[in-house]
Amino acid sequence: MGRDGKPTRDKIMIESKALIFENGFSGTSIDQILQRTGITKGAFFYHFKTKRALAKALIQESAKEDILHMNEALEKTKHLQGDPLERLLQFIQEFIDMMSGLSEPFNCLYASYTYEPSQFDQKTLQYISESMLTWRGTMEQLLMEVLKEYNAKTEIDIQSMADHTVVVFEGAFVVSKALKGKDLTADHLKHLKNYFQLLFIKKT
Amino acid sequence: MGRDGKPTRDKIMIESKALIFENGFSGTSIDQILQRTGITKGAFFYHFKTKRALAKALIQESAKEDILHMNEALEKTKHLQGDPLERLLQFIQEFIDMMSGLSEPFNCLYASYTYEPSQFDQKTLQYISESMLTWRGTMEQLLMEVLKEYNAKTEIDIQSMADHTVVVFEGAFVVSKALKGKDLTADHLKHLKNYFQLLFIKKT
DNA sequence: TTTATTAAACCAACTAGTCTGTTTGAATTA
DNA sequence: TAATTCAAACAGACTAGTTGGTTTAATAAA
Repeated sequence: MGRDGKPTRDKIMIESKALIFENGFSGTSIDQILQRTGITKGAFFYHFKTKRALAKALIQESAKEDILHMNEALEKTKHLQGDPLERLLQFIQEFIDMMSGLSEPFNCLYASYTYEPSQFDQKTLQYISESMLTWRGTMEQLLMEVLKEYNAKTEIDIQSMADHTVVVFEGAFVVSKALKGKDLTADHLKHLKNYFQLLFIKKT
Repeated sequence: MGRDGKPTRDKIMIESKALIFENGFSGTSIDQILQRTGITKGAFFYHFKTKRALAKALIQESAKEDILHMNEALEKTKHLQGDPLERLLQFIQEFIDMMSGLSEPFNCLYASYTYEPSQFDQKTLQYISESMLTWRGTMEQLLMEVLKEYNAKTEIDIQSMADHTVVVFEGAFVVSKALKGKDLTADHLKHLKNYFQLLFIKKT
């Protein structure tokens, strides 16, 4: 057995993710990655067959972590199943806690890739849409549970309401980055939570 | 009077905007623009000194139109000043009407540029942040008027609530594009409108 | 006759990716 | 224990093509 390549591979992924956040994927050259990591071209192409393969590995990892976080929050709120609205609100609260206090805008590759789609394989882009659809499914379920015991004060479309969570996440990422301040995601998730809180009223 | 260059310049701007939406800015080459417009390199560099100058012109135009639309909606709802909440809701409704029925995702350059910031001059990026801050200012004013006659059911931060509108816009653009369906912005603006509607209650 | 446009050659810097070889270190053998 | 083996991990020069941008001279419209 030769030496351990994992630290190198990890370094490539961490630094290239940061570079993509600054320059976009097309705007990030392999030479830049080499400079930032201090490794050589041989090492890079040993770990990733092509630049696109790196892109795929990065988004795969991101999506995996994203859904993992989602499921963790889902698990953490399982004890609140008795009151489905309380559970929904606490589910959002988990992410408010997670995102609050971030000094820098959250590095979201979803939006980054989405705005230069031709640079990636279809499968790479699918990780993004699948991830969003998983969020949609989870939120739909949580909302359906709520609607068993609560009425909505306004007529709502469940799917669009489910998607609204991802919309708030992604929008907050974009605005945080554009304004170059700290991450605002927690603040905007609070508005989403408020919305849910105000919208539903217990059935009599 | 020499010959009129406006049609050429317009064609460059229209086609390059479409290309940036597909490939990102870095991913869009000048040769691609030439191919798509059918003009030559000489003509391109006659109108734009550099590729970055094109980027600047594009975002300048987008921002100008954006703020113009905002002010038009503001003007259209002036007759509702008597009831500031009614006005705020109608202000949002104007954009719901504007965005509903779009078959393709709305081509928003703000997010596109934001995710490869190193490719642009600071002034170019400033058009984006200034535009967002103009939105913030307008929304803050509308909300302040509302708070004179209404109480908020939940304690809210006006600035973050003002920003929330831009967040919903940008988030809806990202999700629409990522899911490759039709534009979902109108749907999500409806949620924003619902939120405002539910949040405020007339002072006694 | 000023302004806009074509056409094509040209450049230096940069691009992703390849190639050939060298180093590493745990397991195998002596 | 010390020498040997071997595949995984890495080094770095090299290539073929692309990039944004320039130049120049002829030409087409207002």
